[in-house]
Amino acid sequence: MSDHGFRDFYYHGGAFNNIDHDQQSYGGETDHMYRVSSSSIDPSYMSFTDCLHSTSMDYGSLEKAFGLSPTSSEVFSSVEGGNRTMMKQHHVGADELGGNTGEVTATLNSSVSSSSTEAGCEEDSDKSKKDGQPKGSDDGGESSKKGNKAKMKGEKKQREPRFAFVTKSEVDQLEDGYRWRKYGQKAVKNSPYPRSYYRCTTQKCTVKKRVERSFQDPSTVITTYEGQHNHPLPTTLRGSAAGLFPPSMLTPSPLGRPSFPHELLMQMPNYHHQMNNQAPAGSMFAENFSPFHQYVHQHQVPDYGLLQDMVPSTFLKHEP
DNA sequence: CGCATTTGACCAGCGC
DNA sequence: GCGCTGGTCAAATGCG
Repeated sequence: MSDHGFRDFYYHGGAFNNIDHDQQSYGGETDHMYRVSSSSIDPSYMSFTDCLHSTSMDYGSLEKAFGLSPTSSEVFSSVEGGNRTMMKQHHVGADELGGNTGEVTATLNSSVSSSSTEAGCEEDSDKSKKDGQPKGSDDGGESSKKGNKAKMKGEKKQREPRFAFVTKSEVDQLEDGYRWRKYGQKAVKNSPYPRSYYRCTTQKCTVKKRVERSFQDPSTVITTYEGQHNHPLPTTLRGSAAGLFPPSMLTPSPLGRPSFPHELLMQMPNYHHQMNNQAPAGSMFAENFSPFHQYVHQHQVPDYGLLQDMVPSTFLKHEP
């Protein structure tokens, strides 16, 4: 949807022929949207980290790093680091999808301020508190059930950075190795498909994700992650990655370099920096999905939930 | 029985 | 101020 001010750039065979990027500001935030059209991509051409180092922000590298094959799957991704740009990015993703088979599009929305991203990283001041504290605990008097939300009033609402992926998938629930519990579902305006809300089931982990199907392209699923996992991937994945990935796939990258977001993350200076004061980065993605791209190719149902962990800080683009 | 999902209600923020 | 909408809660229900 060009009316968002986004343009396209094309990427062929490992070289960017044309990169176009535009941005918009939404209440202090700036959204970035990158679109990549590719006909042939060599996943081994460049690592994700390489891309990060070589360019300010190349989402095309995402696809490369992840080994995405535009011919087998389409992935749109977007990041946001502030407060409420999600809906827009959803629109972008959905719009961009229209008839673009064989393309890999990435959308990036980021906050103009990295500090906001990092600061807001772990604690979702608005919701995690709500979530973290047992609603009933403050018991309150009257509406002890739902009235406690109001108590967070005075505080400045600050959302955690979000990272959204738009994927071609038949299933709504994409597997990313973590366990999620659905805690809500809402009808999406202008869309016959509902949006589902999930929360990481790991205690103290405030990561949430939203999953909705694109109205314009029902075969497209938009997954938005919010927050950072402060724990390693569950070792016992029930009906999750463990069940979907052959044992051979759950092994360290044979190439010694990242081919999956988790690994990529570990090589990102910014990511390490960000993780330093919150979770053991080294263990965060200990469970390897390095051959993840294979899975992507085979199942066309990639879920890069963990990307949200790195992109917000790593891909942040600071406005001039 | 424990955990996950469903679903209606509630709340906050925003636009008019 | 009011209505709309997104997001969340939590009781009820389902499932293994």
